[in-house]
Amino acid sequence: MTYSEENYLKSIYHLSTGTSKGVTTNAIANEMESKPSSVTDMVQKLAEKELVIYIKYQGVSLTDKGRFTALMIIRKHRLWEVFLLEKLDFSWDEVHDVAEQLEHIKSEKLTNKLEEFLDFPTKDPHGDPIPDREGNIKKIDKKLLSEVEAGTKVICVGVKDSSPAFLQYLDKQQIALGSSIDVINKEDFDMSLTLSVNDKQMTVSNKIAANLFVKTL
Amino acid sequence: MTYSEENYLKSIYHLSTGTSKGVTTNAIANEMESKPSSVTDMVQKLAEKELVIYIKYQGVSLTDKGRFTALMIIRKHRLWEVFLLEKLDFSWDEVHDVAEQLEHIKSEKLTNKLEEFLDFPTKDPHGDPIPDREGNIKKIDKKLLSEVEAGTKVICVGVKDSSPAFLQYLDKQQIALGSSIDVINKEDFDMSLTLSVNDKQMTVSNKIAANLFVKTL
DNA sequence: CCACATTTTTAGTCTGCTCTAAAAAAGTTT
DNA sequence: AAACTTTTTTAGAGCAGACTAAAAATGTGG
Repeated sequence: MTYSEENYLKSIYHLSTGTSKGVTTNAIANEMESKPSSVTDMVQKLAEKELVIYIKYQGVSLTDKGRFTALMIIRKHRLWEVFLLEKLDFSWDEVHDVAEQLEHIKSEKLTNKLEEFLDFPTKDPHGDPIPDREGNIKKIDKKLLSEVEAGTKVICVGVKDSSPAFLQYLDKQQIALGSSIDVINKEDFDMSLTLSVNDKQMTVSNKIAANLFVKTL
Repeated sequence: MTYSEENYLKSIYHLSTGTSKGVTTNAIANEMESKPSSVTDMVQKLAEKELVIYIKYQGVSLTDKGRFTALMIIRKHRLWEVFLLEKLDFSWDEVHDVAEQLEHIKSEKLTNKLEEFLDFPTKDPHGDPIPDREGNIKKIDKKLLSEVEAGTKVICVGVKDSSPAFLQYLDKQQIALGSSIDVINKEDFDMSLTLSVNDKQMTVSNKIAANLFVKTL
Protein backbone atom coordinates (compact mmCIF):
# COMPACT_ATOMS: atom_id res chain seq x y z
CA MET A 1 0.00 0.00 0.00
CA THR A 2 1.62 3.26 -1.11
CA TYR A 3 1.37 6.71 0.42
CA SER A 4 -0.62 7.85 -2.60
CA GLU A 5 -3.10 4.97 -2.53
CA GLU A 6 -3.74 5.66 1.13
CA ASN A 7 -4.54 9.29 0.43
CA TYR A 8 -7.00 8.32 -2.29
CA LEU A 9 -8.80 5.89 0.00
CA LYS A 10 -9.02 8.52 2.70
CA SER A 11 -10.48 11.10 0.31
CA ILE A 12 -12.98 8.62 -1.10
CA TYR A 13 -14.02 7.72 2.43
CA HIS A 14 -14.59 11.34 3.40
CA LEU A 15 -16.54 12.08 0.22
CA SER A 16 -18.71 8.99 0.44
CA THR A 17 -19.95 9.45 4.01
CA GLY A 18 -23.36 10.98 3.72
CA THR A 19 -24.09 9.92 0.16
CA SER A 20 -25.11 6.47 -0.98
CA LYS A 21 -24.12 7.14 -4.58
CA GLY A 22 -20.66 6.66 -6.04
CA VAL A 23 -18.11 9.43 -5.64
CA THR A 24 -17.22 11.16 -8.92
CA THR A 25 -13.68 11.42 -10.22
CA ASN A 26 -14.10 15.17 -10.38
CA ALA A 27 -14.99 15.37 -6.71
CA ILE A 28 -11.93 13.33 -5.79
CA ALA A 29 -9.66 15.42 -8.00
CA ASN A 30 -11.05 18.52 -6.36
CA GLU A 31 -10.56 17.19 -2.83
CA MET A 32 -7.03 16.04 -3.56
CA GLU A 33 -6.02 19.06 -5.62
CA SER A 34 -5.11 16.88 -8.58
CA LYS A 35 -6.62 16.24 -12.03
CA PRO A 36 -9.57 13.99 -12.97
CA SER A 37 -7.42 11.97 -15.36
CA SER A 38 -4.98 11.13 -12.59
CA VAL A 39 -7.89 10.04 -10.44
CA THR A 40 -9.23 7.72 -13.13
CA ASP A 41 -5.84 6.00 -13.34
CA MET A 42 -5.48 5.49 -9.63
CA VAL A 43 -9.07 4.42 -9.14
CA GLN A 44 -8.61 1.67 -11.72
CA LYS A 45 -5.58 0.50 -9.82
CA LEU A 46 -7.49 0.49 -6.54
CA ALA A 47 -10.32 -1.44 -8.20
CA GLU A 48 -7.85 -4.14 -9.30
CA LYS A 49 -6.74 -4.47 -5.69
CA GLU A 50 -10.40 -4.78 -4.68
CA LEU A 51 -10.27 -1.71 -2.47
CA VAL A 52 -12.96 0.14 -4.42
CA ILE A 53 -15.75 -0.65 -6.84
CA TYR A 54 -15.45 1.40 -9.96
CA ILE A 55 -17.93 1.62 -12.81
CA LYS A 56 -16.91 3.81 -15.72
CA TYR A 57 -18.71 7.14 -15.77
CA GLN A 58 -20.60 6.13 -12.62
CA GLY A 59 -18.13 6.93 -9.87
CA VAL A 60 -16.38 4.99 -7.13
CA SER A 61 -17.38 3.41 -3.84
CA LEU A 62 -15.32 1.63 -1.20
CA THR A 63 -15.38 -2.14 -0.68
CA ASP A 64 -15.38 -3.43 2.89
CA LYS A 65 -11.64 -3.94 2.57
CA GLY A 66 -11.20 -0.42 1.23
CA ARG A 67 -13.37 1.11 3.95
CA PHE A 68 -11.44 -0.72 6.65
CA THR A 69 -8.14 0.48 5.21
CA ALA A 70 -9.42 4.05 5.10
CA LEU A 71 -10.66 3.83 8.68
CA MET A 72 -7.28 2.60 9.89
CA ILE A 73 -5.61 5.63 8.30
CA ILE A 74 -8.17 7.97 9.85
CA ARG A 75 -7.65 6.19 13.17
CA LYS A 76 -3.92 6.87 13.00
CA HIS A 77 -4.44 10.46 11.93
CA ARG A 78 -6.76 11.25 14.81
CA LEU A 79 -4.70 9.43 17.43
CA TRP A 80 -1.61 11.37 16.40
CA GLU A 81 -3.60 14.61 16.59
CA VAL A 82 -4.49 13.81 20.18
CA PHE A 83 -0.85 13.03 20.93
CA LEU A 84 0.40 16.27 19.42
CA LEU A 85 -2.13 18.37 21.28
CA GLU A 86 -2.10 16.68 24.65
CA LYS A 87 1.47 15.50 25.01
CA LEU A 88 3.51 17.88 22.89
CA ASP A 89 1.48 21.08 23.44
CA PHE A 90 0.73 21.71 19.80
CA SER A 91 -2.13 24.13 19.25
CA TRP A 92 -5.48 23.28 17.68
CA ASP A 93 -4.52 24.54 14.24
CA GLU A 94 -1.00 23.07 14.08
CA VAL A 95 -1.81 19.40 14.46
CA HIS A 96 -3.30 18.64 11.07
CA ASP A 97 -0.28 18.95 8.77
CA VAL A 98 1.98 16.83 10.94
CA ALA A 99 -0.75 14.21 11.48
CA GLU A 100 -1.12 14.08 7.69
CA GLN A 101 2.40 12.66 7.60
CA LEU A 102 2.19 10.49 10.70
CA GLU A 103 -0.98 8.74 9.50
CA HIS A 104 1.10 6.81 6.96
CA ILE A 105 3.43 5.14 9.45
CA LYS A 106 2.94 1.41 9.12
CA SER A 107 2.94 -0.43 12.44
CA GLU A 108 -0.16 -1.85 13.99
CA LYS A 109 1.70 -2.21 17.25
CA LEU A 110 2.62 1.46 17.23
CA THR A 111 -0.98 2.52 16.63
CA ASN A 112 -2.37 0.36 19.40
CA LYS A 113 0.36 1.27 21.88
CA LEU A 114 -0.17 4.94 21.12
CA GLU A 115 -3.91 4.55 21.70
CA GLU A 116 -3.17 2.95 25.06
CA PHE A 117 -0.63 5.65 25.95
CA LEU A 118 -3.32 8.28 25.28
CA ASP A 119 -5.86 6.39 27.44
CA PHE A 120 -8.11 5.28 24.61
CA PRO A 121 -9.46 8.63 23.46
CA THR A 122 -12.74 8.53 21.53
CA LYS A 123 -12.48 11.92 19.81
CA ASP A 124 -9.73 13.93 18.18
CA PRO A 125 -9.08 17.63 18.93
CA HIS A 126 -11.59 18.67 16.24
CA GLY A 127 -14.33 16.60 17.86
CA ASP A 128 -14.28 13.82 15.27
CA PRO A 129 -14.63 10.24 16.51
CA ILE A 130 -11.61 7.90 16.48
CA PRO A 131 -12.27 4.46 14.93
CA ASP A 132 -11.32 1.51 17.15
CA ARG A 133 -8.91 -1.23 16.06
CA GLU A 134 -11.73 -3.23 14.48
CA GLY A 135 -12.75 -0.26 12.37
CA ASN A 136 -15.87 0.67 14.31
CA ILE A 137 -16.62 4.37 14.36
CA LYS A 138 -19.24 6.08 16.47
CA LYS A 139 -21.44 8.72 14.87
CA ILE A 140 -21.56 11.74 17.12
CA ASP A 141 -24.90 13.56 17.14
CA LYS A 142 -24.09 17.15 16.66
CA LYS A 143 -25.70 20.16 15.07
CA LEU A 144 -24.42 23.51 13.92
CA LEU A 145 -24.52 26.34 16.43
CA SER A 146 -26.38 28.38 13.81
CA GLU A 147 -29.30 25.94 14.02
CA VAL A 148 -29.74 26.28 17.78
CA GLU A 149 -32.68 28.30 19.23
CA ALA A 150 -32.07 31.28 21.49
CA GLY A 151 -32.14 30.36 25.16
CA THR A 152 -30.45 26.96 24.70
CA LYS A 153 -27.35 25.71 26.52
CA VAL A 154 -25.00 23.64 24.35
CA ILE A 155 -21.50 22.21 24.42
CA CYS A 156 -18.93 22.67 21.68
CA VAL A 157 -18.07 19.28 20.15
CA GLY A 158 -16.29 20.10 16.91
CA VAL A 159 -15.68 22.32 13.93
CA LYS A 160 -16.84 22.10 10.34
CA ASP A 161 -14.17 24.38 8.89
CA SER A 162 -10.77 23.45 10.27
CA SER A 163 -8.68 26.11 8.57
CA PRO A 164 -5.93 27.69 10.69
CA ALA A 165 -7.68 31.07 10.44
CA PHE A 166 -10.87 29.74 11.99
CA LEU A 167 -9.13 27.66 14.64
CA GLN A 168 -6.96 30.59 15.65
CA TYR A 169 -10.09 32.74 15.95
CA LEU A 170 -11.62 30.18 18.30
CA ASP A 171 -8.43 30.04 20.37
CA LYS A 172 -8.52 33.80 20.70
CA GLN A 173 -12.15 33.73 21.85
CA GLN A 174 -11.29 30.88 24.22
CA ILE A 175 -13.75 28.55 22.59
CA ALA A 176 -12.45 24.98 22.76
CA LEU A 177 -13.77 21.43 22.64
CA GLY A 178 -16.03 20.99 25.64
CA SER A 179 -16.70 24.70 26.13
CA SER A 180 -20.17 25.37 27.47
CA ILE A 181 -22.04 27.83 25.25
CA ASP A 182 -25.22 29.65 26.24
CA VAL A 183 -27.18 31.10 23.30
CA ILE A 184 -28.62 34.29 24.73
CA ASN A 185 -30.00 35.97 21.65
CA LYS A 186 -30.38 35.42 17.92
CA GLU A 187 -30.56 38.62 15.87
CA ASP A 188 -33.18 38.31 13.13
CA PHE A 189 -31.55 40.89 10.89
CA ASP A 190 -28.20 39.14 10.22
CA MET A 191 -28.61 35.91 12.20
CA SER A 192 -25.69 36.85 14.45
CA LEU A 193 -25.69 35.29 17.90
CA THR A 194 -25.08 36.64 21.36
CA LEU A 195 -23.37 33.96 23.43
CA SER A 196 -22.08 33.40 26.89
CA VAL A 197 -18.96 31.23 26.76
CA ASN A 198 -17.34 30.36 30.08
CA ASP A 199 -19.27 33.29 31.62
CA LYS A 200 -17.86 35.68 29.04
CA GLN A 201 -20.41 37.35 26.79
CA MET A 202 -19.71 37.82 23.10
CA THR A 203 -21.35 38.23 19.71
CA VAL A 204 -20.49 36.01 16.76
CA SER A 205 -21.55 36.23 13.11
CA ASN A 206 -23.72 33.61 11.45
CA LYS A 207 -20.68 32.46 9.49
CA ILE A 208 -18.88 31.57 12.70
CA ALA A 209 -21.94 29.81 14.10
CA ALA A 210 -22.40 27.83 10.89
CA ASN A 211 -18.96 26.27 11.32
CA LEU A 212 -19.18 25.23 14.94
CA PHE A 213 -20.66 21.85 15.87
CA VAL A 214 -22.46 21.67 19.22
CA LYS A 215 -24.33 19.12 21.27
CA THR A 216 -27.55 19.99 23.09
CA LEU A 217 -27.75 18.73 26.66
CA MET B 1 14.09 16.48 0.10
CA THR B 2 12.67 13.05 -0.72
CA TYR B 3 12.50 9.95 1.43
CA SER B 4 15.07 8.31 -0.82
CA GLU B 5 17.53 11.19 -0.75
CA GLU B 6 17.36 11.22 3.04
CA ASN B 7 18.21 7.53 3.21
CA TYR B 8 21.21 8.04 0.97
CA LEU B 9 22.52 10.88 3.12
CA LYS B 10 22.10 8.79 6.23
CA SER B 11 24.00 5.85 4.72
CA ILE B 12 26.79 8.07 3.47
CA TYR B 13 27.06 9.64 6.92
CA HIS B 14 27.34 6.27 8.64
CA LEU B 15 29.91 5.01 6.15
CA SER B 16 32.04 8.13 6.28
CA THR B 17 32.46 8.33 10.06
CA GLY B 18 35.83 6.82 10.81
CA THR B 19 37.34 7.26 7.35
CA SER B 20 38.64 10.46 5.84
CA LYS B 21 38.45 9.14 2.29
CA GLY B 22 35.40 9.28 0.05
CA VAL B 23 32.78 6.57 0.37
CA THR B 24 32.61 4.26 -2.64
CA THR B 25 29.41 3.68 -4.60
CA ASN B 26 29.80 -0.02 -3.98
CA ALA B 27 29.86 0.49 -0.23
CA ILE B 28 26.70 2.60 -0.38
CA ALA B 29 24.93 0.06 -2.59
CA ASN B 30 25.88 -2.63 -0.16
CA GLU B 31 24.67 -0.70 2.89
CA MET B 32 21.39 0.21 1.20
CA GLU B 33 20.81 -3.17 -0.41
CA SER B 34 20.62 -1.60 -3.85
CA LYS B 35 22.85 -1.58 -6.94
CA PRO B 36 25.96 0.54 -7.64
CA SER B 37 24.40 2.01 -10.76
CA SER B 38 21.42 3.29 -8.80
CA VAL B 39 23.81 4.86 -6.32
CA THR B 40 25.75 6.67 -9.05
CA ASP B 41 22.51 8.20 -10.30
CA MET B 42 21.39 9.43 -6.92
CA VAL B 43 24.81 10.64 -5.88
CA GLN B 44 24.97 12.86 -8.94
CA LYS B 45 21.63 14.32 -7.99
CA LEU B 46 22.80 14.96 -4.43
CA ALA B 47 25.96 16.61 -5.76
CA GLU B 48 23.85 19.00 -7.84
CA LYS B 49 22.00 19.97 -4.68
CA GLU B 50 25.34 20.53 -2.96
CA LEU B 51 24.67 17.94 -0.30
CA VAL B 52 27.68 15.81 -1.26
CA ILE B 53 30.94 16.21 -3.11
CA TYR B 54 31.28 13.61 -5.80
CA ILE B 55 34.31 12.93 -7.96
CA LYS B 56 33.89 10.24 -10.57
CA TYR B 57 35.59 6.98 -9.63
CA GLN B 58 36.79 8.58 -6.39
CA GLY B 59 33.76 8.26 -4.12
CA VAL B 60 31.50 10.63 -2.22
CA SER B 61 31.80 12.80 0.86
CA LEU B 62 29.26 15.00 2.62
CA THR B 63 29.29 18.79 2.44
CA ASP B 64 28.51 20.70 5.65
CA LYS B 65 24.96 21.06 4.42
CA GLY B 66 24.73 17.35 3.69
CA ARG B 67 26.22 16.38 7.04
CA PHE B 68 23.79 18.63 8.88
CA THR B 69 20.85 17.13 7.01
CA ALA B 70 22.06 13.62 7.82
CA LEU B 71 22.48 14.51 11.48
CA MET B 72 18.94 15.89 11.67
CA ILE B 73 17.61 12.58 10.31
CA ILE B 74 19.70 10.61 12.79
CA ARG B 75 18.50 12.95 15.53
CA LYS B 76 14.88 12.18 14.68
CA HIS B 77 15.55 8.45 14.40
CA ARG B 78 17.14 8.25 17.82
CA LEU B 79 14.61 10.48 19.56
CA TRP B 80 11.78 8.31 18.22
CA GLU B 81 13.62 5.21 19.43
CA VAL B 82 13.70 6.64 22.92
CA PHE B 83 10.00 7.50 22.69
CA LEU B 84 9.05 4.01 21.54
CA LEU B 85 11.05 2.33 24.25
CA GLU B 86 10.31 4.60 27.17
CA LYS B 87 6.78 5.76 26.51
CA LEU B 88 5.23 2.99 24.44
CA ASP B 89 7.01 -0.01 25.98
CA PHE B 90 8.55 -1.27 22.80
CA SER B 91 11.39 -3.70 23.32
CA TRP B 92 14.99 -3.09 22.42
CA ASP B 93 14.79 -4.95 19.12
CA GLU B 94 11.43 -3.59 17.94
CA VAL B 95 12.23 0.10 17.83
CA HIS B 96 14.47 0.25 14.79
CA ASP B 97 12.02 -0.53 11.97
CA VAL B 98 9.38 1.91 13.16
CA ALA B 99 11.97 4.62 13.82
CA GLU B 100 13.18 4.07 10.26
CA GLN B 101 9.79 5.38 9.13
CA LEU B 102 9.36 8.08 11.76
CA GLU B 103 12.75 9.66 11.01
CA HIS B 104 11.33 11.04 7.76
CA ILE B 105 8.54 13.10 9.33
CA LYS B 106 9.17 16.71 8.44
CA SER B 107 8.47 19.12 11.28
CA GLU B 108 11.19 20.85 13.21
CA LYS B 109 8.65 21.76 15.86
CA LEU B 110 7.68 18.12 16.29
CA THR B 111 11.30 17.04 16.71
CA ASN B 112 12.08 19.70 19.28
CA LYS B 113 8.85 19.20 21.23
CA LEU B 114 9.48 15.47 21.26
CA GLU B 115 12.98 16.04 22.58
CA GLU B 116 11.55 18.21 25.36
CA PHE B 117 8.83 15.64 26.14
CA LEU B 118 11.54 13.00 26.56
CA ASP B 119 13.57 15.28 28.85
CA PHE B 120 16.43 15.90 26.45
CA PRO B 121 17.93 12.42 26.26
CA THR B 122 21.56 12.23 25.13
CA LYS B 123 21.62 8.60 24.02
CA ASP B 124 19.25 6.28 22.19
CA PRO B 125 18.38 2.76 23.43
CA HIS B 126 21.39 1.29 21.60
CA GLY B 127 23.74 3.67 23.39
CA ASP B 128 24.32 5.94 20.41
CA PRO B 129 24.48 9.71 21.01
CA ILE B 130 21.59 11.95 19.90
CA PRO B 131 22.65 15.05 17.94
CA ASP B 132 21.29 18.35 19.33
CA ARG B 133 19.25 20.80 17.24
CA GLU B 134 22.40 22.53 16.01
CA GLY B 135 23.78 19.24 14.75
CA ASN B 136 26.40 18.72 17.48
CA ILE B 137 27.01 15.09 18.35
CA LYS B 138 29.07 13.81 21.26
CA LYS B 139 31.49 10.98 20.67
CA ILE B 140 31.07 8.38 23.36
CA ASP B 141 34.27 6.64 24.47
CA LYS B 142 33.53 2.98 24.41
CA LYS B 143 35.36 -0.24 23.72
CA LEU B 144 34.26 -3.75 22.89
CA LEU B 145 33.73 -6.12 25.79
CA SER B 146 36.06 -8.56 24.02
CA GLU B 147 38.94 -6.10 24.45
CA VAL B 148 38.53 -5.81 28.21
CA GLU B 149 41.01 -7.52 30.58
CA ALA B 150 39.84 -10.10 33.11
CA GLY B 151 39.12 -8.58 36.51
CA THR B 152 37.72 -5.34 35.16
CA LYS B 153 34.32 -3.82 36.00
CA VAL B 154 32.56 -2.15 33.06
CA ILE B 155 29.17 -0.75 32.14
CA CYS B 156 27.26 -1.69 29.01
CA VAL B 157 26.86 1.39 26.80
CA GLY B 158 25.81 0.02 23.44
CA VAL B 159 25.80 -2.68 20.81
CA LYS B 160 27.70 -3.05 17.58
CA ASP B 161 25.35 -5.58 15.97
CA SER B 162 21.76 -4.46 16.41
CA SER B 163 20.02 -7.39 14.73
CA PRO B 164 16.85 -8.63 16.43
CA ALA B 165 18.52 -11.98 17.14
CA PHE B 166 21.32 -10.38 19.11
CA LEU B 167 19.10 -7.89 20.92
CA GLN B 168 16.69 -10.63 21.90
CA TYR B 169 19.60 -12.67 23.24
CA LEU B 170 20.65 -9.72 25.40
CA ASP B 171 17.10 -9.29 26.68
CA LYS B 172 17.01 -12.94 27.63
CA GLN B 173 20.28 -12.63 29.53
CA GLN B 174 19.00 -9.42 31.12
CA ILE B 175 21.84 -7.40 29.73
CA ALA B 176 20.64 -3.85 29.03
CA LEU B 177 22.07 -0.35 28.62
CA GLY B 178 23.63 0.60 31.92
CA SER B 179 24.05 -2.97 33.15
CA SER B 180 27.13 -3.38 35.31
CA ILE B 181 29.36 -6.15 33.98
CA ASP B 182 32.18 -7.75 35.92
CA VAL B 183 34.68 -9.66 33.75
CA ILE B 184 35.69 -12.57 35.97
CA ASN B 185 37.66 -14.72 33.57
CA LYS B 186 38.84 -14.78 29.98
CA GLU B 187 39.35 -18.27 28.57
CA ASP B 188 42.52 -18.43 26.45
CA PHE B 189 41.33 -21.36 24.37
CA ASP B 190 38.28 -19.78 22.72
CA MET B 191 38.35 -16.27 24.18
CA SER B 192 34.99 -16.83 25.85
CA LEU B 193 34.29 -14.70 28.92
CA THR B 194 32.90 -15.47 32.33
CA LEU B 195 30.88 -12.50 33.52
CA SER B 196 28.87 -11.38 36.46
CA VAL B 197 25.92 -9.28 35.29
CA ASN B 198 23.64 -7.89 38.01
CA ASP B 199 25.09 -10.49 40.39
CA LYS B 200 24.22 -13.28 37.98
CA GLN B 201 27.15 -15.31 36.66
CA MET B 202 27.24 -16.37 33.02
CA THR B 203 29.58 -17.34 30.20
CA VAL B 204 29.46 -15.67 26.80
CA SER B 205 31.29 -16.48 23.58
CA ASN B 206 33.83 -14.15 22.04
CA LYS B 207 31.34 -13.36 19.29
CA ILE B 208 28.91 -11.97 21.83
CA ALA B 209 31.64 -9.99 23.55
CA ALA B 210 32.85 -8.56 20.25
CA ASN B 211 29.44 -6.98 19.65
CA LEU B 212 28.90 -5.33 23.01
CA PHE B 213 30.23 -1.83 23.68
CA VAL B 214 31.25 -1.07 27.25
CA LYS B 215 32.70 1.80 29.21
CA THR B 216 35.41 1.27 31.83
CA LEU B 217 34.89 3.13 35.08
C1' DC C 1 54.06 -2.23 -18.28
C1' DC C 2 50.83 -5.35 -20.10
C1' DA C 3 47.01 -8.36 -19.19
C1' DC C 4 43.41 -9.39 -16.26
C1' DA C 5 40.05 -8.63 -12.57
C1' DT C 6 37.40 -5.36 -10.20
C1' DT C 7 34.99 -1.21 -9.64
C1' DT C 8 32.34 2.39 -11.42
C1' DT C 9 29.79 4.67 -14.83
C1' DT C 10 26.77 4.99 -18.86
C1' DA C 11 22.93 3.66 -21.72
C1' DG C 12 18.62 1.97 -22.00
C1' DT C 13 14.44 0.06 -19.77
C1' DC C 14 10.70 -0.32 -16.30
C1' DT C 15 7.30 1.09 -12.82
C1' DG C 16 4.49 4.41 -10.19
C1' DC C 17 2.34 8.58 -10.29
C1' DT C 18 1.30 12.62 -12.42
C1' DC C 19 0.04 15.71 -16.19
C1' DT C 20 -2.00 17.83 -20.88
C1' DA C 21 -4.70 17.34 -24.85
C1' DA C 22 -8.00 14.96 -27.29
C1' DA C 23 -11.84 11.78 -27.61
C1' DA C 24 -15.95 9.73 -25.76
C1' DA C 25 -19.93 9.53 -22.84
C1' DA C 26 -23.44 11.74 -20.15
C1' DG C 27 -26.40 15.53 -19.03
C1' DT C 28 -29.02 19.72 -20.37
C1' DT C 29 -31.63 22.91 -23.36
C1' DT C 30 -34.65 24.15 -26.43
C1' DA D 1 -34.25 14.60 -30.52
C1' DA D 2 -30.55 17.58 -32.07
C1' DA D 3 -27.15 20.81 -30.42
C1' DC D 4 -24.48 22.18 -26.88
C1' DT D 5 -22.06 21.86 -22.41
C1' DT D 6 -19.98 19.30 -18.91
C1' DT D 7 -17.91 15.28 -17.13
C1' DT D 8 -15.08 11.44 -17.65
C1' DT D 9 -11.90 8.54 -19.94
C1' DT D 10 -8.08 7.50 -23.12
C1' DA D 11 -3.70 8.38 -25.26
C1' DG D 12 0.72 9.96 -24.91
C1' DA D 13 4.38 11.94 -22.37
C1' DG D 14 7.37 13.44 -18.29
C1' DC D 15 9.79 12.73 -13.94
C1' DA D 16 11.82 10.13 -10.04
C1' DG D 17 13.87 6.17 -8.71
C1' DA D 18 15.23 1.75 -9.47
C1' DC D 19 17.22 -2.01 -12.40
C1' DT D 20 20.25 -4.90 -16.15
C1' DA D 21 23.78 -5.10 -19.39
C1' DA D 22 27.56 -3.11 -21.49
C1' DA D 23 31.39 0.12 -21.58
C1' DA D 24 35.01 2.69 -19.33
C1' DA D 25 38.19 3.56 -15.74
C1' DT D 26 40.95 1.89 -12.05
C1' DG D 27 43.77 -1.39 -9.51
C1' DT D 28 46.86 -5.51 -9.34
C1' DG D 29 50.03 -9.52 -10.48
C1' DG D 30 53.24 -11.26 -13.15
